[in-house]
Amino acid sequence: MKIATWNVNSLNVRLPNVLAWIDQAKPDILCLQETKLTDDKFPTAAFEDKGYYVEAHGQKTYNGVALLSLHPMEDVTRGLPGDKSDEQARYVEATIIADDNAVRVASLYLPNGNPVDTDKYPYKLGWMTRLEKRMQKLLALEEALVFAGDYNVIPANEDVHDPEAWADDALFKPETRAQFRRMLNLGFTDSYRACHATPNQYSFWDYQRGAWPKDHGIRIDHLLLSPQAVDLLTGSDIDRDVRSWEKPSDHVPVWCELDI
DNA sequence: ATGCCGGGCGAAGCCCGA
Repeated sequence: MKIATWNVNSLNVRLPNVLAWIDQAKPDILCLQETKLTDDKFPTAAFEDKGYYVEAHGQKTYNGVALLSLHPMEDVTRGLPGDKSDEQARYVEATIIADDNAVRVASLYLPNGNPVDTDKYPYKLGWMTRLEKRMQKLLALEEALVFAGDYNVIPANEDVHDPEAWADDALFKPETRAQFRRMLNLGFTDSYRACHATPNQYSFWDYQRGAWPKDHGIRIDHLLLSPQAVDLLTGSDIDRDVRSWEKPSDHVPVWCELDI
């Protein structure tokens, strides 16, 4: 079972690329972020035509996440639990039923948090604390779990082309990385790092300043696996070539393969 | 190291992302 995550930066604009990538990569499950669409505008039929079930959780203009799955989905949770006043559409979670196996998958779009001297940064840290609580709660079920998405977290120096330039950024500040490590320390594994020790492998390149041709990127899109999911992990990779396509997103798909 | 890009909204120029 191939599970992928991709921040598409507007599904309206990116739909042709997403459909082309699906044809090529054939993911069983695709977690999308930054769809920027309300659920009534979601291009459900385009994915159903390819055999996917769709669970979207969107809003107008900003954010928006979705789960596409070739297998049926159950028990859908929309919105990250823990703050009923939070109206930002950044989280959707469902159980995917594949034959005799089940895996619970979340598609998440963690807040950026910049500028750090505004309320955006405490919102990010608060959101991370809520995510950690959610992970802890699901971990107790001892099931295969995959939390996939745009974490807006650079885990380590080897995941950014110029660590010093990013030192005070919300994506790389020590507090941000410490909070990310707390999630890993619950018992979760970064699928890409479990499969590759190679430094300087990125999932995002800014549209500006020639970041892509210079390979000035950051690795911020991750799949975090519970121990039961890691036991099934057979591979993980970043489809970096997609960044060179016509009208690309600034993020590329990241995926892992589970022996299910 | 920000807003040089790219997208949304809406029909110009501002807001936002990372």
